[in-house]
Amino acid sequence: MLFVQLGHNKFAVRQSYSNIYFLVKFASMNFIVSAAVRGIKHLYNEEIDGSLISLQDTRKEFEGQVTIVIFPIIKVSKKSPEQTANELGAYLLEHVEEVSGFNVVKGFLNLVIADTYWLKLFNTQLLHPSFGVFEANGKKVMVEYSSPNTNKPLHLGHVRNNLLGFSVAELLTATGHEVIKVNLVNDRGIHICKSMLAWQKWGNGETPENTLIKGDHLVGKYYVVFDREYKKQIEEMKLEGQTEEEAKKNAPLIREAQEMLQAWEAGDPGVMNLWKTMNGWVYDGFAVTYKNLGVSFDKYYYESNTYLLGKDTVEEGLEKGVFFKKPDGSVWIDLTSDGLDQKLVLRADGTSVYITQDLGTAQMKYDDFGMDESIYVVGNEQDYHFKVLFLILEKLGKSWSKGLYHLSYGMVDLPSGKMKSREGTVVDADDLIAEMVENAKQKTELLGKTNDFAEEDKALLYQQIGMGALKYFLLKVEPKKRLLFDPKESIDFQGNTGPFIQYTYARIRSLLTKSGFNGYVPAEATILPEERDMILLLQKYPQELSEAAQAHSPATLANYLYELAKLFNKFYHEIPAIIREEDSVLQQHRLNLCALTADVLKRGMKLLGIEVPERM
RNA sequence: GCCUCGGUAGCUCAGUUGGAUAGAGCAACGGUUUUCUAAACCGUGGGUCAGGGGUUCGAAUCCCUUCCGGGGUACCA
Repeated sequence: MLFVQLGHNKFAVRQSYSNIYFLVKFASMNFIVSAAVRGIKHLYNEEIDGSLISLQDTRKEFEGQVTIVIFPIIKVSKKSPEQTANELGAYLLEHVEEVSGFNVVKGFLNLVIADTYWLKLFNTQLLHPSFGVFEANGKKVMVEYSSPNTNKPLHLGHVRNNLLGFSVAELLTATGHEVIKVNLVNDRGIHICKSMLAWQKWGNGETPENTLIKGDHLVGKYYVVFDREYKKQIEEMKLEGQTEEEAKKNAPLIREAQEMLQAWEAGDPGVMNLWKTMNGWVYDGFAVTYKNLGVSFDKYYYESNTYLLGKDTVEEGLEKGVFFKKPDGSVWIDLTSDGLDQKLVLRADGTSVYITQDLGTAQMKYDDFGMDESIYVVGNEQDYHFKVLFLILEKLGKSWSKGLYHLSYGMVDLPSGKMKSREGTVVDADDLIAEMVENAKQKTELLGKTNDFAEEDKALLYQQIGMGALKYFLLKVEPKKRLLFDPKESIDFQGNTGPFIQYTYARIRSLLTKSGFNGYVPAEATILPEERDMILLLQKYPQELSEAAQAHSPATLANYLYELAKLFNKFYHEIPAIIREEDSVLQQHRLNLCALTADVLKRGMKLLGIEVPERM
């Protein structure tokens, strides 16, 4: 091949996790920065730092691809922005081979980079197998997500959690981290006992087998039964003259549930058996939902094994003087100097509270894996809890505490407000999945896209499209924002959606097949502006990936993929039919471009947990 | 009360390490198919970036303040 590796624009992204933003963002434009620095030296006899050269994409209404913002430089040039821009532009045009023109708009120097540069970049770097592939960076990261309670089925809020956690894990893996996905199952406690007790009393021996009800839903049904019967008792007791508070505390049902919890803690064989049986039903149910969601875990922790942890940590804290004991024997930490409150870490009777367990569990997880970073994917209602947890671990002198991160995400709300299990205003995960797949089916059949598909291929396609729509819908929104879901309006399949990107991919695959594309072969063609725009956007993939991973934000990547698909569709529409192209070099080049777009879309969507179909 | 996160077009959202005239999709209206998949493409209309003040050459972006909304401030998890 004729092409020579361009030595000056290796991807900084791949070489290090650089926090020098402009280097990462415009990695292939480093030569412009260094040339500009030389230009300033030549023109104004001043040595400046490269960080003063602020690059951005040229706005599409102007000619050029890269823009230097001149304002920061005028302090050095001591001339007007326009004059400085013109002088620097002239210098770059003369001294930098790739710069083929420039124009100045106010304080902005727009540089036209020669098409030959973009083509070389495309042929040598973007088509290279290492494009967008990060080398292992030796960092180990744990991502804890999902963490369900075993007393009811998953709802839409859990779906957001699962998709977020899985995607963040994928992003980190793709950017060179070793990732451990962990599910900490909340499998014990009073809420589980409520379901167990209700089933014992009113279950009539119902099982998933004899009712054909999915296990988690069956257990959830008895959780609701408990609540209903409990409320009845409260009402009766209030009629007998007790206050609401007294009734809630004294109702026979809640007492029984508490006794059952004590029996569980004492290891009562009957209770343990029931617990194991019903949890088993729930796990079978969850397995189905997880499979549909496409999420997986490397390690499960069970709270039934970890709920007693943390007492050692409390002892350690007392010895170190980080905690203190009140006269009643309860143990506290005073965080008022950090702007927080006093926080209880151990009850007077020596039993644990939530944070006690979490202290112990954090230590255990670190002892097990020795990870550099540990991400907790948990809703934003626990922001305060994690702030306190991390601060305590820091005060205890845990070296690993600085690697702890709470990936906080907003609730999924309905138009009517918050989802509430007890009021039946939850969007059930399994129902929603089924509905999405059904919608995909109807939409696809309406368009007549699958008339010649085999039955099993149809089912797979509807699953891919339905889940693609759902996953993209949830992941395209910045995690920390709360998200509105209106059950009356079905999730779209057009515009900024998963199916739009899937469609774009399938369309490219069809084109490649029909035109007999046989793999990347660098081709030296003359490129059109539409193609240059595509190269410009494709080139950003590694940096987008890196940013999304660092920000723990699949939304960043989702929006990039949408932009790419949109630009491709425009390109596809405007360019003459590639199949009929008679110039074989040009055809090869355009097929390269299409194939790389498909490749990036597929790889990117995979990191969102979304599959792309070959046909749709 | 205090802490915290939000507020961008009718709706759902991008854009926030300060850069040019704030962008998409949906919805509305109009157009594009003898050419590689019309789940597409092109166009029209739509904005006090919650309000006010400040910092600066430049603010949706940073600071202060007010308003609105979510969450937290449990010996629940």
